[in-house]
Amino acid sequence: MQRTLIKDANARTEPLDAILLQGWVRTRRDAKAFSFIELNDGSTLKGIQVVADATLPDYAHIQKAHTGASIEVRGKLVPSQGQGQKWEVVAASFTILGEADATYPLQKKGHTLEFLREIAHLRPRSNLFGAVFRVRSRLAFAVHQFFQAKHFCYVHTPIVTASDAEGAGDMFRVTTLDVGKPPRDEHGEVDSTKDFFGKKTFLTVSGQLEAEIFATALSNVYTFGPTFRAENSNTSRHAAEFWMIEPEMAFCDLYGDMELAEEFVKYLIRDAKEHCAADLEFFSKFVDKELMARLDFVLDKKFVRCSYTEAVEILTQSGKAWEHPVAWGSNLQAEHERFLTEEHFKCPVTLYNYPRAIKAFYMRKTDGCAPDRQTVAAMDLLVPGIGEIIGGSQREERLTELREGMALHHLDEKAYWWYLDLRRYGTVPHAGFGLGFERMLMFVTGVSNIRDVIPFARTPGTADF
RNA sequence: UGCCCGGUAGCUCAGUGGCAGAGCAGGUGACUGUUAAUCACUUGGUCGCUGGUUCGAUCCCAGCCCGGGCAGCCA
Repeated sequence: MQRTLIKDANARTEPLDAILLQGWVRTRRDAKAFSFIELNDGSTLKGIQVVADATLPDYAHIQKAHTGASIEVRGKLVPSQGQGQKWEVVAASFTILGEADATYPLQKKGHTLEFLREIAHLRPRSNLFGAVFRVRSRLAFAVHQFFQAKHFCYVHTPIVTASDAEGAGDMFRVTTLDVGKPPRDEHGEVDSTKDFFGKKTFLTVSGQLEAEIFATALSNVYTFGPTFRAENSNTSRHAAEFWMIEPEMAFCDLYGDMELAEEFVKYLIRDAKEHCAADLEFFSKFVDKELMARLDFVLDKKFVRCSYTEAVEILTQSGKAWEHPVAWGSNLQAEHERFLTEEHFKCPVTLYNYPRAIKAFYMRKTDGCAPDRQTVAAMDLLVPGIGEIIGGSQREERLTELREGMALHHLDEKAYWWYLDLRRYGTVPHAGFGLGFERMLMFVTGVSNIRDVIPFARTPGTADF
């Protein structure tokens, strides 16, 4: 007999004389003459109730069907006599496939997220993490749907890279050299020409520069893959390994970039609401009561666009006592961004045109900006509660200005010869952004720690499982 | 990396300078339909580690380890 997923069993409109279910016991409630078993197979949040009568041949074994055990049940799907569920399964036979004794750490009681993090091999069996990872899977699919429908080409950019100054942060070194006894050159320095790739290599911090190569050939492209930052960040919004989505569009300026970013965020929220309704309901009940209101709010509102210079004026005139001073030319701090999105505009905000000196070398110098207030076509999309969820820019497509930017950031042109070639041969205006997939998940689920929306979190000092 | 908070039973937590506590989980029994079932009884401890103060430290002090929050870096 073919197995029925509990998701499908729950959704039936007609009873079934014969059904086979397989899953894990969430809880068992015994009475004198029968037991109730709540069975879950991860296909959906809500489990199914199995009724096991004491007259079953193996009924004595049911005492071993503790929380966590894997079992197989054959029986009938019938309307439930009890409250709280439409269907239940009256068992004709059951088999315990794998027992779980009293040491099984997950209880039917609530656990703290901190405890569950320590048992990352078992936490997907909890309601919360089952829901989180179903939403994660759905949204990953939605990312592809969004771009494929727009005829963007999916590009697999390399994980191992030799450019050591992409400018997005500290990098993890990749080497096969014996770190205890590395080969050394005549100056006593580690000789990287003896390394696997014949040069220093690292894990990627961004696929953007390679995505630009493909955008200047296939027009509209996107990447979606793991990204690594070796920063010693200990916050609820940072991980050393995370997934990022980076679209890159040829013949596109900053405004087209902001347009796409805003549409993309709304699309993902709408998709989760449509396809993960039960899981989102769970989050809004147990994780964040304001969740639904906030998601609807973002869907309904048109995102505010505000230039960096305007933002500085708003912050200066707010009369607030800032912990970090506000001054044109310095970075906006978390408290400033929070004020703008949560208090001043009360709305998602796209900030754009940042001072050139505090942004990356590849961002396009704004036409006609004052010499003492040079800006670049950068943008950050801020949402209430999380802060920055997207960072992007129009890229500098003019060779002279790009070289100027590299000089400003003290970069060696030789290392970027191919990047400069893109400006030498058929250059076009182009733009793109990066969306932190986990940050998007945090926003959609209301889960407030990035470690809880990624299956196995890598953070400073932690790389278990 | 800096500042702040925490570490007591499998889990969530209370507590005290003088024999270590509760709820849940586990075990035993009861219960004719439960929904984190209920009721009774019950097993269970390196009080994070090391050192110091003290007649005596889980408690006070120092260092270390681990976890969390906030900030910076960013997505």
